[in-house]
Amino acid sequence: MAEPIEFKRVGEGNLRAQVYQQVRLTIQRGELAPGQKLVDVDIAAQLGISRMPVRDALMQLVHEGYLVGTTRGFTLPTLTATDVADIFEVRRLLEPRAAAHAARTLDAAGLKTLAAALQEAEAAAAAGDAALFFQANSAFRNCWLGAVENDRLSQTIARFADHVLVVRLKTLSHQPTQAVIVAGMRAIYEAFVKRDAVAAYDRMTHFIQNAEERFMKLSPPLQQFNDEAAIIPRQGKS
Amino acid sequence: MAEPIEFKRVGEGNLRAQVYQQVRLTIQRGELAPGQKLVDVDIAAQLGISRMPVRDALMQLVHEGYLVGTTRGFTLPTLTATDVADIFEVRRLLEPRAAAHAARTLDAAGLKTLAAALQEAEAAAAAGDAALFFQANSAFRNCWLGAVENDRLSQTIARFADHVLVVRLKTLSHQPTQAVIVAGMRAIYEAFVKRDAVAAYDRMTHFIQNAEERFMKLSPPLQQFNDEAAIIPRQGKS
DNA sequence: TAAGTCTATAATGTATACTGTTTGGATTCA
DNA sequence: TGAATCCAAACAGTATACATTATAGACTTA
Repeated sequence: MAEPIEFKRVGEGNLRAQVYQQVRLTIQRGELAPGQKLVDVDIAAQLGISRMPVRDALMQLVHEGYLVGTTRGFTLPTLTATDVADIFEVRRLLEPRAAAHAARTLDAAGLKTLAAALQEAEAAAAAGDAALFFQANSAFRNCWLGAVENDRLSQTIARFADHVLVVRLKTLSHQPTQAVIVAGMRAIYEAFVKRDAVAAYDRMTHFIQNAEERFMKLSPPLQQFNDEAAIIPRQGKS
Repeated sequence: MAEPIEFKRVGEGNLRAQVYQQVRLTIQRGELAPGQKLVDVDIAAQLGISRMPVRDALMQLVHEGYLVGTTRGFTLPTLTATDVADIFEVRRLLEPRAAAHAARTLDAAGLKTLAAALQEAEAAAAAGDAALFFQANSAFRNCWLGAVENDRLSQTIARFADHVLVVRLKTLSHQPTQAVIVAGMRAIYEAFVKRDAVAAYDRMTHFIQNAEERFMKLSPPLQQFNDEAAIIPRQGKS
């Protein structure tokens, strides 16, 4: 439970935005241990700035569901099986439609990026490199989401996908699951290439269902989590 | 452009939460003029507290899309026709499903509240009282949304519904539109009473489509808005 | 030895002060 | 009289200091 995490400043925007970006990337990359505490004053000291911008950034992440604020530091939320099911339900409703949009709007450059991400995912699955697989997966999703012209739709999806991603770190390390996911990605990619919105919709539906089933099948380890770190989240229903 | 808005403290939680609630309610009730500036130090002075909790609350509202932060105070966002279309698309995807959930989970007390809100809406429509109609409309939605057990789903819906509500203030004052909306509410209510999830799904789909069509039909006034107050929103894509 | 209480500490919540930037108005010059 | 530049005020961003609260650990008592 030491603090191996190193934050560094990225020169863009005001301090709050910089810290926000850094911490969010850290979370998305799965570099945060489940029980790890994020304390504003510590991060501030590390970055050589004051508490306030850090605090603002952390609170923004709380509002967006990436963190929970306890009275004793900010930590990753501990999602219950119900939480994950809820998130998957929303994703089931939104992502197929978004994929259909992307099938129409993706350009050649986007398809190329997707192909690269897909290859990377396949290579990672073959090599058993969970971290790389994880990263390729995110890159793939971010790419097609970027082509969706309805920003509110794509941002909502990105947020919820990120939330489960934190918990799915373990699931995504599972070799058979990786194979299923890669197959799903390829199917979706091919629908994109053909600019077939209907196929994209259907395959994305399938993909999400598969992902959820796979997750639920491997869920018992999740329960341990909840027992071991039963933090009462303070985030108001806001 | 005077400041007729009076904020008062509500005794619950920390200061930030109190301010947040107050300001959000003010927005939801449509008590905020489109060009109105919300300045943290002013509100703080009015409440007899310091800037920081107010600032936190306002920034949270910015993150949630209720406000935009300019370099010169916080104001209501000016939604374009595209923005509204985007929001309606997300609502079309989410609300029917949520209504189906509510049809199963609404209890007697909830149905009673819905009936009251419906009656109020009908009375307001008959009397031509736009403010009351507005309020009854919100009460109706908040009630059935409260019965949805998937909190992320219901909160996402509430947020997006609130966003368009700000712009729809004018639309909702339109008598024929009020009649259409009341009819839709009654149809949905009856599906709830019968605990018919399928009917609730279908009627909600219809309801949203109607609302969107009505809005778009009366949209020209919206364009004026954009011309007159073309504030470049500073909110990062966060 | 175990349980309960109390205290010390760590971390958030709040307040105030200062800085930097932007905008709007006023003044001056052409 | 109009346009351009400069100055002042307003407001967000940041920093630092103080208050509050909850938890963990220790100590006391049964």
